[in-house]
Amino acid sequence: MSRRPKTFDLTFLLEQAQRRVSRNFDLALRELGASPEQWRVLDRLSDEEGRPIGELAAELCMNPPTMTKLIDRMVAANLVMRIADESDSRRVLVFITDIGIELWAKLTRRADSFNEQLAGTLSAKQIQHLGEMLGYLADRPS
Amino acid sequence: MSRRPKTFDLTFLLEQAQRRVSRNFDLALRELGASPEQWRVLDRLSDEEGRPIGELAAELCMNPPTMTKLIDRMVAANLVMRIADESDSRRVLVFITDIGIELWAKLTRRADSFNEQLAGTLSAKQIQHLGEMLGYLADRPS
DNA sequence: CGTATATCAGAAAGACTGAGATAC
DNA sequence: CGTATCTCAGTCATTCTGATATAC
Repeated sequence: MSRRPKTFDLTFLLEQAQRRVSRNFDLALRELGASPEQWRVLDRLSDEEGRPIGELAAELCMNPPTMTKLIDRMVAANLVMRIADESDSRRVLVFITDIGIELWAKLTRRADSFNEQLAGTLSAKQIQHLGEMLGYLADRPS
Repeated sequence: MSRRPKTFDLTFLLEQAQRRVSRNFDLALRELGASPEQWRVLDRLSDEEGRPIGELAAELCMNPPTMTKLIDRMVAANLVMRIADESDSRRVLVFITDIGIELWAKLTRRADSFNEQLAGTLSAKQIQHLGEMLGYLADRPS
């Protein structure tokens, strides 16, 4: 009847919060035609400099093959393009296109307003602490 | 060259923390033969009472068809079983099996130790605040 | 030669939609 | 009849592993 007295289940809280938040975030961005992952990539490329696949993968915590597939779809949608790195031909640099820039601007406005709404009634100090602790969890080697 | 001055990107922090934590959590549980989702289901059924699919789906924030498939695999692995609800034949109650109980016990020990290690050097008060804020974010309607 | 980078091939779990079956 | 519960069918994006091609 009663649940076991359990260790504080931080993993579950994190999963649930992310699941519920991202469900709505997905919807907000999907209306504009992109997934959260695509927006993350566009955001990193928005300074119009090229970046290698591996770097993008590491930043977004994906394996290279996963990033390759994501970039495949974004190339097909004309959001980014691949250009071989002249200084190291093993590398392929990914650049944002004009269409990608346009979409990125729209997505960013939507994402910003989502974040503002999400932070909602949390105080600035709470948000700062939350950010610090999430960053701490993300950086744990474990 | 410089990144845009952006709204505090809580969504991104949440995604990244969850991504990096869950990657390791996956590995920890996968060694024992279950996914995090399977453990969540087993944990909810561990009092050996039956629960309808819809309730499990709502608690874990999944659509019913997704939960049906998850339960399918768990039935195939003899971890749970389906029994029609006598009082409402639309419902199918899911019960944990003896094998499920055994696996749940192992998974729980592993998950608990993972959570303890994850909490790491955070103070009890920090963990409490983190839990409260994550719960708050999860409960936002938005 | 060994390492690094990206891609390919394939398998699996997950997520979503829309439609259907059954029971209230 | 309308609603609720679950399942089915099908599609798609994501993830992982292991192998391959190419370049350093």
